[in-house]
This record gives sequence, structure tokens and C-alpha cells, in this order.
Amino acid sequence: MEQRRIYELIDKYIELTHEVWKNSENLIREEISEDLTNDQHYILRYIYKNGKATTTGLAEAFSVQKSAITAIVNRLVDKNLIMRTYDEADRRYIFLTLTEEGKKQFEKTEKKIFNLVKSFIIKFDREEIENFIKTYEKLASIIREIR
Amino acid sequence: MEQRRIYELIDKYIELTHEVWKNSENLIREEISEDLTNDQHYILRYIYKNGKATTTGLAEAFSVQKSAITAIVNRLVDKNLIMRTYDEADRRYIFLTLTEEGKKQFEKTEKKIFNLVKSFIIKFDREEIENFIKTYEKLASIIREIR
DNA sequence: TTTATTAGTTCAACAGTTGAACTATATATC
DNA sequence: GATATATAGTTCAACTGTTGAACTAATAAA
Repeated sequence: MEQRRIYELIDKYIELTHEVWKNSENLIREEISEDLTNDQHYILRYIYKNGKATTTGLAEAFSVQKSAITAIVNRLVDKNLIMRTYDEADRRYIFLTLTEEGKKQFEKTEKKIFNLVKSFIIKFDREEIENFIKTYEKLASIIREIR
Repeated sequence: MEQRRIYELIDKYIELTHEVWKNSENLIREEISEDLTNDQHYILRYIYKNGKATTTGLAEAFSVQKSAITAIVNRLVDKNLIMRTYDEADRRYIFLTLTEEGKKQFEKTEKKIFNLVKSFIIKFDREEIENFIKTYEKLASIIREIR
């Protein structure tokens, strides 16, 4: 590929990712902010999908320090959406699980986000969106390798 | 498209965008954090590309309140990367421009980000990345319409 | 001239983040 | 078994970014 075109593509990529991410996050926030912040929802999402989680596991998954997770989890525990339970086999571990209220809250919030994403995903024809997701997956794994 | 497949695609989209964005931002932060935060760089980027900016313009472009822009701009002014100048034609307006140091800093930082993005963009063949960007642009304009 | 609007800042309050210091538990080494 | 090391998690101070309300200053409209 010619240098010039590569340059243009990179430039567009940088601008597009920033714009799309920012706007999406704002749309999501408008939908859910009365109940949760976006980051709080992503934490609930991780625990919901995995059944349980640890501080260290979340810190790795979200690429942040453990203290950042502690802070968010504290807020979710205060809201009675998450529970902490010691692992009796190794008491250094604390398992984070969703309370019943946490599950309900997640499902409610996720549905709103889901419908939002759906509203723009359905504007593409099937082939285009399939290819887009396929490339996105490749991109994710390339970035995973770099880290 | 069948409901089930749509569901899967939306689910993947939500997970992929979050993972890719988070990881990319972290990679960028590792590259530039000694000089600038990521958001500070994006503000410099906007002014650099447009020559000048106003608080209101930046607030709209970044979809945040004006006070958020004031805070970031203050830090950049403190670092002597941005200048404020009153518009003599309408003294309500304050134009934000880059100082010489600001331009240099931006170019230096942008180059690092550029090379980072390049390192994963070049792993795709031309057609794939062209299609990806094309769909991304469509996505951006759909989201722009929704807002 | 009075009232509206517009551009921008200030401020308090909050979420999220890092990084260092800390506690508590478990594992390795002598 | 005692000491040293490693691991999981929290606490804390400091910082960035954010909202939203109250404010100042300048311009436009009535």
C-alpha cells in the first residue's frame, strides 16, 4: 500500500475511534446514568458473564490498578448490587458476585444499551456488519498481543 | 437477519468496542503520559487541525460541558501549550491557539500515537482495512444523526 | 433602555485513576 | 518450625475529567 494512503487511513482511524467511542459512551450514559455510571455497568457485566470475579481478575481485564477496582466495587457494594465473599480455601481471595438486585439492575441496564446498539447495527446489511465485526475481532487480538 | 445472529453481533460489538478502546487508550497513555494525558492530546489535536478553537466549539466537538473544557484548557495554558486571545470583533469569544511549544509537543506526541496505530493497521491487507474504515465512517455518521 | 441571549469561568461535588504503603494470608526456603 | 518471600486486597493522597448551577461580561433583541 502506498505510504500516503496508509497515512490517511491511520488518521481517519484515530479520529473515528475517538468520535464514535465518545458519542457512544454519551448515548449510553444518557440511557443509564440515573442508575449506574458506564464503568459500573461494565464491572457488573463482567461479573454477570463470568458468574464471579476477583479484584485482581477485574484489574487485569480492565487494564487498571487493583485500587481502581476496589473503588468502583465499593460503590457497587454500597448500592447493594455486589457481594464480597471470602474464599475459604484461600482466604486471600475475595469473590465478587452479584446480588439479586445486582442481576436485575444489570439486566435492565444492559437491555437499554442493547437496544441502543441495535438501533444502529440494524442500519447495515448483514454482510457488511459481519465483516466489520470480523475485522474488529482481528484488531482486538492484535492489540491483545501487543500488550 | 435472524434474531439470534443479530443478538450475537450486538453482544460482540459491545464487548469488542470496550476492550479495543480501553486497551488502545492504555497503549497511548504508556507512550505519552510523561508529557500529556490522552484527553489533553485530543484537545491539542482539535486545535492543531482547525488552527483555532473556542470553548463552546470544543465542548460541542467532544460532547461535554463547557466547564470541562475550561478545566483541560487551564492545564494546557499552565503548561504553555495553548494561548487564549480575545476576539476584538466580539469580545465574548476567546480564541484558543497553540503556542510554538504546543505545536511541537502535539507533533511529537501525535507521531508516537501514529506509529502505534500504524503498527497494528499494517497487519491487515488493504481491502480489509479500507472496508473497515468505510463501515466505521458510516457508523460514525449514523451515531451523529442519533445525537 | 430594558431584557434576552451568548461565551466563558468558577466552584462544589463526584467518579475514576495511579502509585505507594499497608494488612492479611499463603508458599518457599533454610 | 521459623523466617523470608509472594500474593490478594485495601487505604490513602493526589490528580484528571466530568456535571450542573451560579456567576461575569459582552452582544443582540424588544
